[in-house]
Amino acid sequence: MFDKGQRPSETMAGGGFSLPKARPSGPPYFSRNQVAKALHQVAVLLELQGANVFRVRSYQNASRMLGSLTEDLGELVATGRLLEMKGIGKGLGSALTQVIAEGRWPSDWIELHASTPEGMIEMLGIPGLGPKRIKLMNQELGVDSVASLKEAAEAGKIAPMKGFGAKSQARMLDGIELLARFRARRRLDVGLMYGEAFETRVAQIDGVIKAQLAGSARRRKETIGDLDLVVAVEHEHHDAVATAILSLPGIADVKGAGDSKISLILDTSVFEEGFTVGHIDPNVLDAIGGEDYEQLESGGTIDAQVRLVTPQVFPFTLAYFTGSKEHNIAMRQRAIDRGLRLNEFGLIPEVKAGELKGMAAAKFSLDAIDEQSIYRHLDLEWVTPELREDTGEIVAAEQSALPQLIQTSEIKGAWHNHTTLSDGEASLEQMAETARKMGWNWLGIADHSPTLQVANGASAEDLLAQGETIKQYNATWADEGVDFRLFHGVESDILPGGKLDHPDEVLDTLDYTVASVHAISKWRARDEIENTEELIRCIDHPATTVLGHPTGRILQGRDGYEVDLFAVLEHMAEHNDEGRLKAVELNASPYRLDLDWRLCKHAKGLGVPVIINPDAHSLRGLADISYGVMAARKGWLEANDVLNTLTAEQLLAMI
DNA sequence: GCCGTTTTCGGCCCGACTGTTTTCAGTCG
Repeated sequence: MFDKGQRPSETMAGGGFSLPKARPSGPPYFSRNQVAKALHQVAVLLELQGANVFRVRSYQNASRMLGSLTEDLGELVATGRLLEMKGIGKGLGSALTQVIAEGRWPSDWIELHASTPEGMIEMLGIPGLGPKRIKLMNQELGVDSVASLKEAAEAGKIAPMKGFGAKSQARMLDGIELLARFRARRRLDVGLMYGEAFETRVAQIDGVIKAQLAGSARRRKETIGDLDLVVAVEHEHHDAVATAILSLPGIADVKGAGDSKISLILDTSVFEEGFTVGHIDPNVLDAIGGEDYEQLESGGTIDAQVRLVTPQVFPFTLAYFTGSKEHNIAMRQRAIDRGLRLNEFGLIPEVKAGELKGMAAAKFSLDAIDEQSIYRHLDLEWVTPELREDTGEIVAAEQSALPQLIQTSEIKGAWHNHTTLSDGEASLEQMAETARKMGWNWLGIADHSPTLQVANGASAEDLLAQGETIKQYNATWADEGVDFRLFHGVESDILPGGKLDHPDEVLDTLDYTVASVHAISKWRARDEIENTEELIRCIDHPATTVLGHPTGRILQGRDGYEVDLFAVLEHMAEHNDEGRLKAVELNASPYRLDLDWRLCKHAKGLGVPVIINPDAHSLRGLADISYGVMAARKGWLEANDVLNTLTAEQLLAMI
């Protein structure tokens, strides 16, 4: 359900577990990104040191708060407003002031980093293993990495330890295997495929009133730890339904089955129609394990928890197991403020519940026929699951100020797509036809530029010829009164100095240019400052219209390069203010989902338009737009914030 | 480490499951 073991590198751009160097330019000495990441790292390290859990939470809260902040850090410190913020007290206040205004990390943070082996952080990703036992094994056995844990477990050294046993030892080896294969998490597209297949099978069981996917899949997180399925069933059918679930196809193993919860491992036989991963862009495939990936995936598994509850309790259980943890904490606090107790069984007046716990107390619960009723009881509008991350949605729900999130049906087209001219599988004509069938009114073609030889980057001549073809189609459609047009662009590599990969006179013939980083290893070898400056130089190029997949991350594959996207977006905002269109891409490929949803809200706040692009390399790839819409919704984006909702005429007027 | 109209200490969201115990700690969600 919630998100355990997620390394900071998966949520933020940039690599290792270390404290970055201060910018030489003066305060603020670190970007918001860097400070938020450092706070998160300190929280993880404190956990491994066995620190008070509430102290750990303070750091985590501060990290999350700063990470979702839109104000300038330097100003926040200079005006003293940092110290007024909820969650920033004396300790963190002075530490952060020193960091931001003086460019010095607190010595205890440095010490924490120095004294904790990186392998111990990696070990947190092993399911069933937490900070306490990692610390203990480190002290008793000197285990300081996943590799040395594996060695110790295989040698049978874990089981004899106090509090451990043969089962723990075996589970650790299983966990290491899982971590090695999928870094213990699965991409959203894979998770949803499993989740929806399983949900369908469970819903068909006699006696099941309703079965609904909860957890991070329902919240549309970019990666999913495990699946949560909440099932409504009358009490008298409980046992029969539980038995029927356990005999469904697709269950590789049963990890546990209590009264209210069944823990399962699903494999690909849950899919009635079999399982394929479909087309994968070669450079993406390279990052996620190359040719072995498909085989790995077809032999893959995913953990699932099933909760069986009565229909009266169902909305509470659904809400509870949808999370996020942070959203639930805030909701519970809100309940407490109203003399209520909120849990997975109900919303219970404290005076009636008294000493009673769990289901015994739940019989006094306020009624809720659905999630909407629960939120209403707490004087809130219903919050759509994507927004439940405690990044301001509760305040917005209280003030009836929740965004009208963009929907897939509002999408009229997308700009970044490939054809056989570079490394696409489909022709221009096929792509256009499929886009029309999807109900789109326009489609942009942006094939690769010459420098990207592995993607068969097209020469200037070929690109210009493609432009002529596109003009002819547009003229024909206009004559025939067809409400569809093609836009002609290019996906240009960003070359050293922020230069683009075609001469200006070629770029001038195009409707737009998507500028993207592809020489990823070079960019990852540089630091945040250099990369940020390079991107800003590229954005200043008059031809650059869209910044493509801004961090270059491949989910479950590789981290992006380090970059201060806040600064980049702020720079883009200045251009837009002066009437030059500079849009940021939300790459909709489920392997990327880059721009990260956490930054969408920031782009929106700055007035930088977002364009959701499937980066389609095949006809099927166009459908990836739906994952982009999920991420956009998670990032608070409305139709107005996204270029895809414009008509072709409106878009033409902007470029 | 944060917070406060029960305030400067003693709380901090809370229940279930697992594996290890013989009353509970760790982990998860």
